[in-house]
Amino acid sequence: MEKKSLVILTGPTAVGKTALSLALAKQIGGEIISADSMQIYKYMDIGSAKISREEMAGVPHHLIDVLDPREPFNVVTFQQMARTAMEGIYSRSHIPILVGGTGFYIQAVVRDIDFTESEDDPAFRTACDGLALRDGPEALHDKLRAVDPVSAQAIHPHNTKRVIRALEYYHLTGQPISVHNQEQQRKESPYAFAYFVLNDERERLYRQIDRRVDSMLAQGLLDEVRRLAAMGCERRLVSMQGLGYKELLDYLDGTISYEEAVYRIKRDTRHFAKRQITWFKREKDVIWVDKTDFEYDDWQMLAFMVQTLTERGICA
RNA sequence: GGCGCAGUAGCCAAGUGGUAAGGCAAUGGUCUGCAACACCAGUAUCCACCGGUUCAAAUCCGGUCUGCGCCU
Repeated sequence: MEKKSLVILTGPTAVGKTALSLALAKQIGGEIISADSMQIYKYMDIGSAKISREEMAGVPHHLIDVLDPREPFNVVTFQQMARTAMEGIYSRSHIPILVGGTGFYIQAVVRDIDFTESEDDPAFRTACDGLALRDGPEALHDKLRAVDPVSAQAIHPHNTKRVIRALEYYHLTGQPISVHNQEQQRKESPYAFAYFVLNDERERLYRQIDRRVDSMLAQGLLDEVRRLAAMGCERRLVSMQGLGYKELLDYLDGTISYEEAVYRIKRDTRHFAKRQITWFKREKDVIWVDKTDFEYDDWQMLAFMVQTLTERGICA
């Protein structure tokens, strides 16, 4: 069976993905699937830099504004929702364009990673957490070493979150997660894809981030957070771990000053952008689209992308 | 002009004779069910400058420059 087409447009936060994705979608008859862990949530518009209905300009968008902020969200649900959306798009003979900055989510669909064993066990996790708290993260790591030395080797003892997942996987399946991961790594992508990573000069990107945070604040991000808090959104929620939300929640709690909150949002967003770039550097088969190489002209970038897609037979 | 205090990495900062703590930033990296999460690794042959004392000085002495405060 012939591989289905898939276009990916990603890059660090604030680099300008949204604008370019619209032009690309119009050009190739595509529909956009958001690969963004925050834009999936309703009522989180300003802080997630969500595209508005008007801005969509008739281009179909999926996985935006579909969950309540109090609902959990993770790669697995993202993957399922993305698959469903893609089926619909293919049935309309359109091309899906994955747009967003969450590299892990993109990887999950491009490489079609199998997450199965979906029954999670909250009690087990709580027990692990308790152990880490009481006896230290090393103690938990020791438990992992006993059942899955390969994973123990790969995961730093302090990274309790990952240690717990590895432990949980073993607890649920009786198999080390390292074995499962290795199997997944061997898999070939079921798609004929083009993975574009939009990037810019570091300094320029950072300046853009600072500017965008200021503009979010000016647009009323604080009120948005107040409304969410009034709805009962607490820090522990996945949604409230988003940049801009957690800091402002701390400010509203009186934990930190407004000035400090703003400083942290900017700083942590820059850190985030850096991590995103590190992630994409590691991904295979990535096509870098450096804004400096295209004189910051969206049309030139667009032309380059369309040409690449036709060369690869991904679009006509 | 006089007196006093200060001058350590991009920033904050410890060290007051024995061969440069720490934090932040910057940089690089990890990531296969919370990923805008969680986590890791480096980063001053040198302590404003010049000279002196000493086996040994960022640390003591003298001078110069700069900043701050007080006095005239």
